[in-house]
Amino acid sequence: MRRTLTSALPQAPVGDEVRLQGWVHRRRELAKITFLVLRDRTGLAQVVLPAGTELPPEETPVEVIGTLTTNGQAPQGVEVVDAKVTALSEPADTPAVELWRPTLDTGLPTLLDHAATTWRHPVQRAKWELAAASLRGFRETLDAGGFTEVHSPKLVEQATESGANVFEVDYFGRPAYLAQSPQFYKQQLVGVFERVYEVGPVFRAEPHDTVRHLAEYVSLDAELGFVEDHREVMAWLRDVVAGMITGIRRYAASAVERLALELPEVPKQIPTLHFRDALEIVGAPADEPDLNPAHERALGEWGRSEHGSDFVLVEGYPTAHRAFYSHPDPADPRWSRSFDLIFRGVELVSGAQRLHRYEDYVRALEERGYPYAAYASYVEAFRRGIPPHGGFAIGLERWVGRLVEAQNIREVALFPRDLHRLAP
RNA sequence: GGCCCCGUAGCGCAGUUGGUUAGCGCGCCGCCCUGUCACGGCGGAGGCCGCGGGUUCGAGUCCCGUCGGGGUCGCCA
Repeated sequence: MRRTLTSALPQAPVGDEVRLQGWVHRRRELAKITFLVLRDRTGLAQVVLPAGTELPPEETPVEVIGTLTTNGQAPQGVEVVDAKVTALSEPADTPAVELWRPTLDTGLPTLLDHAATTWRHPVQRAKWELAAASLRGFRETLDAGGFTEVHSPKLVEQATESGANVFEVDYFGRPAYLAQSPQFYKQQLVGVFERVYEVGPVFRAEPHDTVRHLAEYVSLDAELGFVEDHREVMAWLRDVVAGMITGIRRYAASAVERLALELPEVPKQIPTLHFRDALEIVGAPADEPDLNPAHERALGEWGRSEHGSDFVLVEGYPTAHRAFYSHPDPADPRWSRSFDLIFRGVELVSGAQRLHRYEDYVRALEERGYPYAAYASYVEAFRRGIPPHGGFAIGLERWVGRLVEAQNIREVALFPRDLHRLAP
């Protein structure tokens, strides 16, 4: 007999026998009647049983076979009666938190310590459903744009940008590092596929104990060749973010509803500021090398109030303070053809047009005092014909974190890794 | 890592200027309750007050140290 999902019950033929599978969400035992609320991946269903029916405890996986009926007193108008409940595992231990409550009133440490259970809460689970739907939207947008999905190594010989913030591992007796970015590989693969993207973990050993940093997070990377300038990359970024929202609307409508979310609109043209003007707007000194979190929050408010946008693009960061592969502005090389996307006051994306000429790389490494030998295999790829190109990287957990306006990024990471947490 | 705040039952919290048997709500267990839907009622179990030291006749409360957690700043996605 075929399984029926709880979400399909209201449309199923009344009077038919149905077979449900899920978890015991809640038991309610009254004098003359017992209710079982069953939870599966799509929702909840009410099962009606005679008083005194022994039911396994909450969170035990069960199978229910019974008859579908309509009843005005049932939560969705339908319920399952004359039911037989079979436990599919041994009785579950009492969870640390009360999962059947409409909202989970639990501190972050408890939430994280019991992640495998707390994610079962429908509202909690909705957050990752947003992430999954965003990933589909990301992939669909880039697939339609002729991009090829790639996967680059996570065990690497050389740290990408600097040696300080990488995790060192033992690689058959010699030192290796966990990749902090697929940057070098996606650029080299532009030479193969023209347009590539990657979804994968990146690792940062920086001791950044903040609400928006993780030691491991999911990076959504894209890189494309034959671009005129960084503006062309920014246009792609705009479409990708819009595609992620579309993905959420299309594939996670129920999660949006459970979270009572207001999804942001992505303007056709995201408000864009040059770095110099951004400094002026936030009242920072003109020689400030970068935007700090308070500046980003201020720019977020500026976007909202001046343009009604949750998104603000800042371009033209000082070349000296961006990664060495960033392309300088040919008109004034003090500024770079780089950009950040600020979403609701937090930096969500970094991107740029990259250098693509071998000689430019040699000079950039020299200027910064980086040893050529350490970057040789990457830099020499540029002697074999890499077109003008650029790309960007989106932090998945930051994206979801701002979407649901989480206080702490750890609330939206399935099993967050930070300075202190390596388990669960 | 610097600075600020917090560690009391499974979860969320209260605990007065230090005062003797450490409370509340929910959960859990038992009994009861004619359809619940965050069901309701009665009863019960459950705490070395994070850990170590100190001050004191007396410490959950004050002091020092330590471990854990939260926030913030630097930096990043």
